[in-house]
Amino acid sequence: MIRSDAARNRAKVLAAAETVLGEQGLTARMDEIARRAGVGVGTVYRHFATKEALYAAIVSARVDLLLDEAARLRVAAEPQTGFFRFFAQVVADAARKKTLTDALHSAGIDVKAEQAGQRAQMREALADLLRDAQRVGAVRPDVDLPEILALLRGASMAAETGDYASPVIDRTLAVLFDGLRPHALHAPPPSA
Amino acid sequence: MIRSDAARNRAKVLAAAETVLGEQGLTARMDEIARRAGVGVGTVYRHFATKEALYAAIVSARVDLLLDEAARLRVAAEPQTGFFRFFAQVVADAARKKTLTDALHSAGIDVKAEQAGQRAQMREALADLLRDAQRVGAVRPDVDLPEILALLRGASMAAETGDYASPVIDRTLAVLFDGLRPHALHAPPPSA
Amino acid sequence: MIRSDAARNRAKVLAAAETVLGEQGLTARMDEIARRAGVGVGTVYRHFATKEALYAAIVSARVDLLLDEAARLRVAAEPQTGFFRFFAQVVADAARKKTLTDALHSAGIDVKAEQAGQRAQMREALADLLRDAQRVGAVRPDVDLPEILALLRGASMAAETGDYASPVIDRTLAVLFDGLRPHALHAPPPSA
Amino acid sequence: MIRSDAARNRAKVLAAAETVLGEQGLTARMDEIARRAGVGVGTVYRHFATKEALYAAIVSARVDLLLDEAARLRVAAEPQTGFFRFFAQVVADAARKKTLTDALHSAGIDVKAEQAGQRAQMREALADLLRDAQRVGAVRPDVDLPEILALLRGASMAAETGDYASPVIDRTLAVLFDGLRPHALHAPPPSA
DNA sequence: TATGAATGAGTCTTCATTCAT
DNA sequence: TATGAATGAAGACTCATTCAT
Repeated sequence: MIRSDAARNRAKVLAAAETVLGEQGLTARMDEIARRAGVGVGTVYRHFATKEALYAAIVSARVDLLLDEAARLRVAAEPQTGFFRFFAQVVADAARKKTLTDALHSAGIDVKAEQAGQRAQMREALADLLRDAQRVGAVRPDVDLPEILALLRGASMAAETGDYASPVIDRTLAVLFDGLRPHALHAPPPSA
Repeated sequence: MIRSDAARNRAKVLAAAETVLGEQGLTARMDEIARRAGVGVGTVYRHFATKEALYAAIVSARVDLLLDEAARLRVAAEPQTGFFRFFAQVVADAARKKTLTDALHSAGIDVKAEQAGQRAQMREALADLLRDAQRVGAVRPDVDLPEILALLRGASMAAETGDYASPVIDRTLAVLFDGLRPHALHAPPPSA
Repeated sequence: MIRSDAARNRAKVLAAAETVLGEQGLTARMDEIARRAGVGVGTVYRHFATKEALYAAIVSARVDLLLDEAARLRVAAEPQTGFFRFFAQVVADAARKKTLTDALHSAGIDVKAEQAGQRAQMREALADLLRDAQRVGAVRPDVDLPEILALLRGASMAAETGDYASPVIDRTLAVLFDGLRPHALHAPPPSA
Repeated sequence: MIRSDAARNRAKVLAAAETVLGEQGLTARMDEIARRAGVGVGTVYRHFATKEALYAAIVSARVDLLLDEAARLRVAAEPQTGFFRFFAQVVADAARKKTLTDALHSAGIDVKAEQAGQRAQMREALADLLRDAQRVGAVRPDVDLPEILALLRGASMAAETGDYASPVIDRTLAVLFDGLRPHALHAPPPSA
């Protein structure tokens, strides 16, 4: 077996792991992942030194995809919509993949160097899209990155762990986005 | 400490479990919980037949507290504020206790009868507060319970698993609440 | 509570233990025995220092009863029938009580002093009955105590652990007893 | 020792378990069995999912051997002796292996499908040998399978749990066999 | 390089026994 | 003296990881 076979195996394992983790959560066994990938456990370990590394790789791959998407949107989309489309994208991805992004965190798995880098990149990408949107008045000027991150994490986690129908997610995001838009009167409701 | 202190022991175990689970997540060991409670493992098992049952009891107790709070607010608070105050309360509780409410779900722990009942009660309490708030125009009329639940879950999970400073949580909720309030310029404006 | 109450409790525990052991075997729990006796575990331990001691007491009581019966038969019954009636009695008792006499042995429970004494008494009683029967020609003269003990143990254990209908036990004993009776031709069967 | 030696490991475990169970009874620990087999506990569990399954496998293997022997005797031995030789064989095996056949039963371990099948085969094999022996007049015609089974079980259990010298077992079986042979003076003589 | 059998530390859970009330 | 809550050692079983083939 030559290099390309090895790469193919790596991909199979990654895909199987993503599926199995989505189904069974963090407790999924390495044997099961190997079985689904159609390889032996040994092969899983050849590509990912530990279970934790396998998880990290999955998350990392996903984040890379999202970062690409963010870069693409910044160029291709209007500043008014880029931010919102990216936000929705992340949530949709969470709902689809159910990769337990934060379960990793809650399970006490340490964020390693690479992840820290990605985390920073993600913040930056989001900050860029947010700044663009605020510049053109699509997002109220008084919100800052921390709130955005909290909202994005919350929405993603809910989508990931819940079992919401697509329209519910849409309506939920609609509310969220409305909260982010600028309008005349905030704190005190109209008729109060 | 015997006989009449059995109840005290149960409480000690419950408290220790809440703490330990908050710190170490679902993987916390029963021995550790026992040690922190200052009792033997056997005592933990005398009160909670199973690790799962212990988790369930923690969640159950917390939900009961929240349900009480909901009932109290419905009577004591203005319809304009009751809903929002309850929402904030739940999130604050999640941030403080970190009891992994949803981690239970993601770990595949089945929701038992009692929990199903509580779940229904929680929906009802929230529906009541929401209806009150919508009646007096404090919440836009076009949002429904499913979205509310999704937003509440998302916000709670973020607060639970994240490490946000109090002001960040406040600002995040402010955005969320703004999204829930009625104002002139919503996606499809009323008169359009 | 005065002495007689204590005695009553001891009897209740003994009876309950006999029942529970018959139903659940050696693995029966002390709590269950206490529950059936209508007392607390502590009371069981007041009368029997260990689980083993409780077992020993049950066996001991039974053996005492059998020894009484042996003595009675030696006086009241004909020498021809005394031995056989006693043998049948022991087996019937085993079938009825299912007290796991030998399971104790197989579980590695040591035979203590008292038991050793009873064992000796049982051997002696059986030897007496056997001698009487052999003297009057009811039992073939070439069998000795060891074989008798082996046969008795085997028959008792089968009765104890099996689920034989009464007629099966009768027919089984009939065969056994025929083997013990003297007749003209032994080893080589008639038509051989 | 891998891959092709997996079968060898299974055999080692089986052998060790037979020994250890013979020595320590049902309470023997899985760790001890593993240690004696020279493998890790995990290996024991790889081959036998459960302690119970391990017991079942031991018993099953032994019964298979006995069934082979029964088949062999039916062909190779005279009808007069086949039945008796098989009976003696079973008892000797019990005395040698001390595998606690019936202790399993008394421990409340359920007889599974496979075992039920073997049980039926054993009955059949015994019935065949008995019928042969009765046809040629080597066994009295008025005994039936249930009695035979009870006698065989009793003798095996006594041999298994007791500590009888070989001559005692021989003399015990001699008595038993005499009881099974036809002779003039049985309880109700034919012509009475 | 791939395989999967082997390993054994780690964990939940049970239950005989103790002891404060 | 009776009670039953508390104890914690013991044991069955799991599963991430290793390594001989």
